Amino acid sequence: MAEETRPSVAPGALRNSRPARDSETVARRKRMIDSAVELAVIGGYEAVQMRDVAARAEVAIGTLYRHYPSKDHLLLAALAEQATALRERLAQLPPEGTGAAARTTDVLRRASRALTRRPELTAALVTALSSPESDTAGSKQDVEEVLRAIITAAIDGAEINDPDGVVRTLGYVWLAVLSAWVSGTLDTHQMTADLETAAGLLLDHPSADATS
Amino acid sequence: MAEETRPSVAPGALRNSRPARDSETVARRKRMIDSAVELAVIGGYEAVQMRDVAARAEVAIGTLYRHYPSKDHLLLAALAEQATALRERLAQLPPEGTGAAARTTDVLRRASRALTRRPELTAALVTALSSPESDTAGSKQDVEEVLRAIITAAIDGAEINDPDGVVRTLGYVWLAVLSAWVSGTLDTHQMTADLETAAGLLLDHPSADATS
DNA sequence: ACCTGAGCGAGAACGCGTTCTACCCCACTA
DNA sequence: TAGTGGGGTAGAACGCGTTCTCGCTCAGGT
Repeated sequence: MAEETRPSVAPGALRNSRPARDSETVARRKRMIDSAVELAVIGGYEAVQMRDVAARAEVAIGTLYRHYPSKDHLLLAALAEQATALRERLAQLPPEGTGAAARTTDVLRRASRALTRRPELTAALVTALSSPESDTAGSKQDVEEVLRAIITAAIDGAEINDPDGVVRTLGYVWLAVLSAWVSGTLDTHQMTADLETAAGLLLDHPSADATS
Repeated sequence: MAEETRPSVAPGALRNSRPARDSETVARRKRMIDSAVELAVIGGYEAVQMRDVAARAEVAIGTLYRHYPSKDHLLLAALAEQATALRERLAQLPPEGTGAAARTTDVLRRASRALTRRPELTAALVTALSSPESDTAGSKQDVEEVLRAIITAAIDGAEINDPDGVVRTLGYVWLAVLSAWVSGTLDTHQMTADLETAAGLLLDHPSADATS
């Protein structure tokens, strides 16, 4: 009876069964993230509207919410993806420079350049990161860990006291500076300058004064 | 302060008007801020609903928006008030401790205690602080300056290179740590611990290694 | 005395995140 | 074979920040 009126959807591919179903979901999730990113690249956080994401990903809005229970979860998932990609990209090129401070500064500079290359996207993702919903705490920690991993990789090998404290502190500064940049209190140059100041203060001391 | 006591609207126009009009607006603004704070103390950011604030302050919602063009502006105004009060309160008691690191740690500890005493309120205000609307940049910088002033007062007199960089960096860490606390990634103890770690790293180095 | 316009009150309207309703499809199982 | 349940779709509905409409009241300029 209700058999009629199903003109579109699933035409040829008579793929049978489970794997088809599964890979279909995987593809759907990818489409949702990709759609969110595409919208964010253009218009930032506010341009990522859940109805639009759903439409662009060709899913129902209920489906979108089934996979990502809020806009922030969705963007945080996108952010995790981007952050991981960034880390891998940075790990590609050599750390460039001798000494923990120099290497860290270099890495942070490269990272900042990458982030500011698509300002609206970064703004959207950082906005999601600073949203206060406590049920996103896990995703946030994941992202923070990636940032710390990036810093750790730069520092690695240097001999300093409490490297963990330094990394954690730099991670905080990075986050704060990013969010200040997003909210317009800092411009790109100030952002990297403050970040490098912090890196210098935290990494230059142990040996001697760097009077340059 | 000021002889208010004008609970109803006083339609008789007994008052010779101009100052009455002015002090009436001042009182109204105070009521709006106070109402926002009262609601925030109980239920945090989401309990501060603009309709409720307006009702509690006994103003129309249009009036509320005339004075504070968004919820975040309103809460930022409240935050500026609270932060200033906190700074004055801290300035009251002596810095307590010898050495920049010790004094700073002490001040930050006291500040954190004050902030965590009314967790919902602080969470609401910090949430407003991390909201990304660029037209609140000014208010945010004001607040950040107060935080830096608190740190500066603690450090003051110590002999370190680039005290401004240290203060700025510590300010960033403070913000990041607060916002992590609000979002539930850090508990109160971790928050103060990380803050003190940063203070130690930034202030203990120049003389010697502090192996305790 | 008459405009005028800023400030306010009351409340409807709008936009977008989120939730809910109703129904369908398909792989699996008793 | 009939039933069951998880995952989908389409779209209405709800909540709250924000904006808009409309009418009122005064203080100040003419």
